[in-house]
Amino acid sequence: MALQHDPRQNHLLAALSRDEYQRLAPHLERVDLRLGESLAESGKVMRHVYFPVDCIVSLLCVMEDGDSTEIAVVGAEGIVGISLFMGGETTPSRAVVQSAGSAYRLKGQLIKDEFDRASTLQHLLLRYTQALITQMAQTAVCNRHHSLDQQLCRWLLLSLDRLPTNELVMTQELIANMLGVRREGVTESAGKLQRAGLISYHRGHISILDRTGLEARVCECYAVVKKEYDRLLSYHRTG
Amino acid sequence: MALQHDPRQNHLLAALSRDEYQRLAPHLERVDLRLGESLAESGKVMRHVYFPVDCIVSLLCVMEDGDSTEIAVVGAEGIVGISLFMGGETTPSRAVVQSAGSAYRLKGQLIKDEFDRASTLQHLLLRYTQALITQMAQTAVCNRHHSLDQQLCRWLLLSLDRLPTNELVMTQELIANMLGVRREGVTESAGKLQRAGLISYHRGHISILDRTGLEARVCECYAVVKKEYDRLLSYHRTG
DNA sequence: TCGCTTCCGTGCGTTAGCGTACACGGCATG
DNA sequence: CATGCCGTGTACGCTAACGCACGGAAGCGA
Repeated sequence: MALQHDPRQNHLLAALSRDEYQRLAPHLERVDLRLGESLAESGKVMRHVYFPVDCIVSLLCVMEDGDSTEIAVVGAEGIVGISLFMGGETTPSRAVVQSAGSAYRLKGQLIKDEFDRASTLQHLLLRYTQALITQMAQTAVCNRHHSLDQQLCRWLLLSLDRLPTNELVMTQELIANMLGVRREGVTESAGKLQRAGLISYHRGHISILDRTGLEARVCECYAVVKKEYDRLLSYHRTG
Repeated sequence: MALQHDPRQNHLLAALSRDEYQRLAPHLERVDLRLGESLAESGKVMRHVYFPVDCIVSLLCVMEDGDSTEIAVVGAEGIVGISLFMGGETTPSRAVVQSAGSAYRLKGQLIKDEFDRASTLQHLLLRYTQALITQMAQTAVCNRHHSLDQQLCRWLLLSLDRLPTNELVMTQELIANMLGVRREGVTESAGKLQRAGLISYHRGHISILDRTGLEARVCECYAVVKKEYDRLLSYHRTG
């Protein structure tokens, strides 16, 4: 059905008024994003912003030695490329597709123009950016204070919230890159979760069996972020 | 001399056009901020934004158990209270004075009004916010990957950049709270720096003796943040 | 001068996570 | 069917940082 390819599956686009949406709609270009694809490189000017509909994009900080850490994750609730409307044009971080799917993209100049009209979109984007800031801040805290077990639960839940299914295609190696830890560490923590019956996985496919169980093990960071997202992004579809 | 109390010691205010500055100037209220004073509490609506001139403000994430971690630091280059113009009104983090001094504050409604005029100030604030985001992201990475020794160097250098002198009034206990580590850990790391002749300290007073030496020991995170601040905030005084 | 608090030093056992190495089984590819 | 790679399991020593405990010394107030 047609709705499968509706840009308004993205929550930001869905919250626009009819007029504003109509202005943008002709310029929205659907793109299929493959796992591992890069949407933004450190220091490079992005040509588009991306509105995910059913994919997940990780924002990663990469260090000189190649090690990386995920600082935030973006799904249908958000947008990739905030530096375009924030005015900096580039960021020092990368944006990598963590879960394949599709998104709609818009040329950089168009989002800037719309943003500068001080439209509803501007307010939406700013509130979204503030939510993103909260996610980054909480990630910093979590990295400092919480165990790998807890961080894995947080990561699984954040991913799950942005996914239509209970299954994610993701090797332990990749999760380790996201969390900035060893692959073996993920194996151990994931093993605990599997033995506890909360998840099951096999060669790059993880199924969440007991979401409530994960929520019982996760640190407070997950709830803080979720609450703030709900608070800042609980707008109603207006158009 | 009068300049000592010039709001335009704050870089954001300094970058405004004459007109814009004149609009705000009558409403700028000078406040002296004491060490440890709180400018923002988690979840509470701020009544003012603050433009520091010679003080330093830490943005802290506080957890349920009371442990905290600094996620960013703000000096004369910035502003405290971005949630007011970003639209969220509140944040889950605290803002605490880390180094006493003065700031100018502006009622929340006034900054919102000026922001919504799509003025120069809007662009400045957005670029500043992006710089702040970079600092938070890099803090997350640093928490994950770098040693306490390196993080202490980073913290000292970030503070030093926002201070007129080479001396900071700060106990090791407080630094530990900022970094989210044990006090004893700070004692050890600071001891190394002192034995190496880079700093000297005594009962809550730290003097930086060899800034270059600190820069040689710090991790890349410091440079990444500094470079991004320079890039995003290198505007010229226009009015 | 006494006494108290604050700040810093140090030592010790514990632990989470690291680096490394290796083994095993699926799955794909030839 | 053989080969090879990829994803996962496991083990072992190592280190940074932790929690805790205590001691000393500097400063402050009475």
